[in-house]
Parts: sequence; structure tokens; C-alpha cells
Amino acid sequence: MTDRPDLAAMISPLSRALIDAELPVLHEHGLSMWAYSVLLALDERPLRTQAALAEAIGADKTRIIGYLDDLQRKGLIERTPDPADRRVRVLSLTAEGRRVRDSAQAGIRRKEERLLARLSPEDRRGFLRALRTLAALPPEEIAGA
Amino acid sequence: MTDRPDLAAMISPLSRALIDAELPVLHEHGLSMWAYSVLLALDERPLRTQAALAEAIGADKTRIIGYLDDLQRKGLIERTPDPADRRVRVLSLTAEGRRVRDSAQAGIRRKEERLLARLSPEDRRGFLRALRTLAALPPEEIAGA
DNA sequence: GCCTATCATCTGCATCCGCATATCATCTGT
DNA sequence: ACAGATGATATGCGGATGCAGATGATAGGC
Repeated sequence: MTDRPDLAAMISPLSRALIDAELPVLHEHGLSMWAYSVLLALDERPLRTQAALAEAIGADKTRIIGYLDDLQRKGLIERTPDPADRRVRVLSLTAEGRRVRDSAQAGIRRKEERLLARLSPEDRRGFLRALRTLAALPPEEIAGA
Repeated sequence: MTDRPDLAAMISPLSRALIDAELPVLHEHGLSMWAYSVLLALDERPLRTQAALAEAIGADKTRIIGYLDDLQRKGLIERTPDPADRRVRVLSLTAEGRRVRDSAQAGIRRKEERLLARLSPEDRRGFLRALRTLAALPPEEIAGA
């Protein structure tokens, strides 16, 4: 029952392989991993501050600035000064940003579907459900137990 | 059906959180992640060359040397010159190496069990089976499709 | 015996990362 | 009005990483 390879020993190389597989897809769309993460996070809901964005995608708030500059320069996001608090730059996706996000994500999905096709329907279902559950946990909960 | 977060977007942060959670456990045993990987790999089967080891655990063959030096200095592994080919250093775990590996792994398992306890039995089963399947794939297979 | 390939090792380079610090603008509570 | 907190930004440090040589020892094919 408990005889299994370490979780991390299976997950980490898998994560690395996934990223290696998907990075070329993103590059075709002119995106880095961080840039793609930003587009994904902003699509779910607009964020009011850059610090909140960094927090949401697990990025360093100082390192993320360059990526935001890039995305803004390419017209994929907007940084609007918040009239209610002029320190804050409200972040939002442009129509073009949404388009690029959708087309990049479609490419990613195609790759991932071909991977998931190797699993039995039950395993696939359990895998995805478990992954959602675990990915939703705050890191402290994982560290704590 | 296909409406789900990107695999990589769930797996990568999870992998990161797992590592953050487990690193302190390894450090209690005086091990780094790479060192622990080495112990795990050598326990499964002794490897004849260091290049093969590096390949097996996805490490850089030049960067791994320092970790091997450390492990050898601590008496956890042995690097024996191969009489049949004196260029080669045959790698093996010492009894102490096995002991440290076991006790570190027990700590890791405890943490991981507490995490897996959050899953339903079916999801847990599917998750682990899927993980084994996917982790067994060579990276090229993941990249290729 | 000689040429080429292989193994372990060292070194240097460019990159990325998390983190800490500092600056400037601006907001908020008193 | 003033002090302290907060947001965006720039910068530098230390560590880790992938990668590309270069070297010395040794094997193996011819």
C-alpha cells in the first residue's frame, strides 16, 4: 500500500518534462512561461495590483515587472493607473491578449490531451480530480502536512 | 470535458510546494535534493558510470560531481575504480548510505501520506497510478506528444 | 603502435531565481 | 499637516543551472 516511489520524485521530473514540452509552443506565440502565467491569471479575473498578481502566480514582485513591460509593449495587457489610488496600476487583458492566450492555450491543450490519452479513463479522471484538489491547497498546507 | 486548468499550471506549483515541504526533511538528514536523488537511484540498482547516473536522475554530469564527492566523504556511497575499465568509477551505496536513505525516505513518506489523505481512495488510486504511468515515460515521449 | 572515442573532472559563461534593500509617489489614520 | 504604511520600480548579491570547452587517463578498432 505504501510501497510507491516518492511523490516528488515522480512529479518533479514530470513537471520539468511538461515544461520542456510546452515551452516551444509558447515561444511560437512569443510568450515566456511567466508571461503565459500572467495571461492565465488575468483572464480569470482582473487584478488590481501587481503585487497581487505576483502572489497569485508565485512570482517575485520585482522580477515580474520586466515581463509586464514586455506584455504591455506587445499590446497584450494594459496597466491603467487606478483613479481611486494613483499608486496602483490596474491590470487587464486586451482583446489581443485574450486572443494570444486562447491560441497558446489551445496548443498546450493539444499536447496535454495526447499525454492524457495514455491513461485509462478512470485513472485520468482520478488524476485530474486529485490534481485539482492538491493544486488548490495553499503551499503552507502542503508544507505543514 | 476538456475544460480544465492546464496540467503544467497545476503540476508545476505543486511540484514546487512539495519540494519546499520536503527539503527541510532532507536537510535534517544532511542531504540536498540531488544527493537524495543519487541515493534513490543507486538503491534501485548500482550504476556503472557517473554519466549514466546523471542521465538517470536528469542531472548535469559535470554538476553532479560535487554532490558525489560529498556523499563519498560522508561515507554514504563508494566510487570504486572498475578493474575492467579503469576510466570508470563504479557507484554503490554503503550500508550507512542505505540507512540514511531509508530514514530520509521515511520522513518524506510521512509528509506525503498526510497530503494524500486529503484525497478520496479512488482519486488517490487513480492519481498514483497515473503518476507512475506518466513518470515512466521518457521525456522525449512527453515532448513529442 | 596510432587515431579516435569515452569517462571523469574542472572551469568559465550566461541565465534565472529568490531575497533584501532603497527610492519615489501616494494613501491613510490621527 | 505629519508619520507610517503601501505600491511600483531599480539594483545588487548569492546560489543554482544548463552548456560548452579543455584536459588527462584509458579503451578499442585498425
